[in-house]
Amino acid sequence: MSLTQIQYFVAVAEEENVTRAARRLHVSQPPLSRQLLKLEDELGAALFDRAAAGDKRMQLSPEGRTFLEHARRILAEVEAAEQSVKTSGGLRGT
Amino acid sequence: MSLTQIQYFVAVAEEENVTRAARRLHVSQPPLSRQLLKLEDELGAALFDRAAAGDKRMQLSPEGRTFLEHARRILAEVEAAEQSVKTSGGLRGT
DNA sequence: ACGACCCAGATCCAAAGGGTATTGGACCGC
DNA sequence: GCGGTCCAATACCCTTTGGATCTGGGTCGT
Repeated sequence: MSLTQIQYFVAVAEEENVTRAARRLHVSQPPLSRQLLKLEDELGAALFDRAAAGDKRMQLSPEGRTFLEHARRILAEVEAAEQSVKTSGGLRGT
Repeated sequence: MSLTQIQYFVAVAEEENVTRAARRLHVSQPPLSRQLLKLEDELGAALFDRAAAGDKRMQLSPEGRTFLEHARRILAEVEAAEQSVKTSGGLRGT
């Protein structure tokens, strides 16, 4: 699992559409699709409900919904970590 | 910034020694050293106090100490995310 | 002075990650 | 039923990243 995968996942979860999420992330659709599958594989669970025939939306599965909450927390924490260092360290140098 | 870098950083911070941390992580010392430098570069701050001439320990800088707390939270959250999915999804398969 | 220890740099190679092109399935208008 | 459209997944290639080995510079203990 990587931070990139987590970001990708969140974007797709929010857009409910891989292609749109890809645009938002400035990557192309296939890599995004692949990372999603890889993440699901690593976790051993389907994060999306693709089988929803007739509906094109990438809807979150129950596991997906659970994971989404954690994913957001992780990304928030990462950002906090960056900020904390940049704030404390950024004051001194030129 | 990647989860790997964060793990590496935590290990080195705990061991106060790159070589030992490398052994613990089952990687060799140079890659570990590089990732550390890269992380510091990305964050724009020194996480360790290498300048402490005469002292071989990789001691955390003030920024390093701050970052360490966040780093641990991130890793914990990642593990929680994995567990949550595996627990809920792991019941069905084989 | 020599050996032990430690971090960082250089170099090489394998693996990962992204891009384009394409396929396959589902829906829609005709 | 047949093309057109939309979407995700696959195939294939290529660049980039990340790890391993080897080397160098520096400090300490003997």
